[in-house]
Amino acid sequence: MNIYQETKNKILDALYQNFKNLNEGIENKVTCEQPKNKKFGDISSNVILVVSKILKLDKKNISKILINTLLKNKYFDRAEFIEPGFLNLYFSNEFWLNFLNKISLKGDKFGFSNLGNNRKVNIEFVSANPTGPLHIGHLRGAIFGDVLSKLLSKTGFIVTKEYYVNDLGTQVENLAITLKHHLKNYANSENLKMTENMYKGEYLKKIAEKLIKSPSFNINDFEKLKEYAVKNNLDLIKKDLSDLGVSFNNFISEKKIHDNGLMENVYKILKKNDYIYNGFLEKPKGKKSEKWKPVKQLLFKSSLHGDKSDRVLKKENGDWTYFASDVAYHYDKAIRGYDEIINIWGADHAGYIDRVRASLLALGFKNTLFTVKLCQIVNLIDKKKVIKMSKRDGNFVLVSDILPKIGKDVLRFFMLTRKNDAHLDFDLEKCLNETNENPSFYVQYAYARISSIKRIAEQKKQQINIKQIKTKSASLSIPEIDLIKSLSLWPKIIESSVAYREPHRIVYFLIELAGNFHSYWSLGKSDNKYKILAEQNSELTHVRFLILNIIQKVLKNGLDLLSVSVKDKM
RNA sequence: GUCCUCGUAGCUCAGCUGGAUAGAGCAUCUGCCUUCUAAGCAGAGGGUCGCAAGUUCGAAUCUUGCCGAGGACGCCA
Repeated sequence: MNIYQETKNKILDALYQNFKNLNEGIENKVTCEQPKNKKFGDISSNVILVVSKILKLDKKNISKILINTLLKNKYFDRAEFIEPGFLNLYFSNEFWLNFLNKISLKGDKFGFSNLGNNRKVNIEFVSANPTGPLHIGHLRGAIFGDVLSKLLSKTGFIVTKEYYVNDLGTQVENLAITLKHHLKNYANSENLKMTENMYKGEYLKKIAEKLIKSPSFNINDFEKLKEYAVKNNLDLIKKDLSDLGVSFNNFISEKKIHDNGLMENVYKILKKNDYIYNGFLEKPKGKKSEKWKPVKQLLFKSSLHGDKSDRVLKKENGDWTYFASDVAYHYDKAIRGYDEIINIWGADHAGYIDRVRASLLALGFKNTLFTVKLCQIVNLIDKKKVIKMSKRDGNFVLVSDILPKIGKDVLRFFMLTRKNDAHLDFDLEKCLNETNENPSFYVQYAYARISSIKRIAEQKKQQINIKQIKTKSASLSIPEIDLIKSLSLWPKIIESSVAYREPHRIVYFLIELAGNFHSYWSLGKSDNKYKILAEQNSELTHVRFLILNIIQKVLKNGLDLLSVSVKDKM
């Protein structure tokens, strides 16, 4: 269905028919694109430039031979050679009508091909610490990961969505300490002050309140308190996720990974593969590190696989480091047999990529693709000022604060209007007050307008025949061809979104497609010739409905990928 | 100090991994609702793509060096 790829294949065929000694790399060098400027045809290729360079032949000769072969295909109306070596191709109306029939037959599958070939992908995202509800710092990764997962699973990948729960270590200790503090206050009707290491935030008071009512509760069972705190915070997070429309297949517990002895397994393998030694690290640069003193410690040779330095596996007190834990977790993922492991991290974890990749290589998973997508920070802007969030004061804007005000659709759409690794300014005012500025409405409006014209046609009892059309008799004018051309990009957009793991491309395409439709719609306002319901000409109406129907489907399928709803009336 | 990301219109950002005259929204200005939804459309102005070299038929895109913004460089998670 990708006419750009198909045309490229035709060009390559024509080359192989006519020329010899073309080297292997040619398939990667020849491009086939829809040119920005219409005067360069429907499809433009750099083929002549590429071939003339390889064969050292005259460009005009090559183009003559090539054009001669290509024009034997009835779908090409004409082909032109233009300096410095482009081949511009023009399709016939018959081609476009035929293409229209084909994509119409594809229905909802149009654009979605089996790119993944059943490759198994594990995609881990959010993984916010279970110390409180989600705040807007988690928002972007959550939505990005969810949409990327959906995109991959719709294109032939077998996707597992995973959340890693850090339910081990000092933060969980502190969580339980905080809980105990609240419990004591309740029991003694006191109001003791919190200490520095405790978690601020009212939600922990509520959790304590709930716990005190439960019959089996024992304030001195610290392990139980930890468990209880983690579980309840995780419930808060799960509620936020479900309100956002984000779901997971697995919640993997760090504690369980340790309890199951995976850490020891990993240690043995690394030791056996000679990646472990006791040694000293250099003093870290840049930061004030007065506390630093050289200590002999258990190190992993991550520098053998591209990391800048070796990394510590065990703390001075004998506990495994967070990194060691992560190695075990990635080992756990890898032995589950994924072809690819995707992690979605905040940009502040960029320095982490090399060491985790190194650990997978050291553990022997050379064929497991390891991909990290970084999400840059979201700046929350209110009244033209960036709102600073501070962990110490427990001063966070929560997902549950803004979601009811803005709505899931607008929020999800907006979070994907930026490339994942670019900063994103999230302006509350704009999302709240000037909702019509929001592009999600623009796309939904296009959908609603098409629904509207369908309703009217029904009322008028005009046949909305969206079946096949005869390619010989039907006519097309330029605005209609332009719409079909827009649609022809859809498979390409999905392919590149998948290839680069960049769902924002879908969003930009939808906005563009909606825009092209809106233009077309408005054409009929000023010129009766372009009224969609052409009363005198049922065949023309037929073609138009065929096009609009596909546009509507693509808009719906695109918004579906984002889990944004469509409306028949707005 | 080292490393990573970014720098495109007044503002917020795309730019199909090297293609032809660099695009969109917002803001400013001008038109368009007795006619299929004006949450819309058409048009105007607005640019040394941070700066400078290099690579080549061709650079916003690749390389190097500066300048500027953010982040990372712990036995924290």
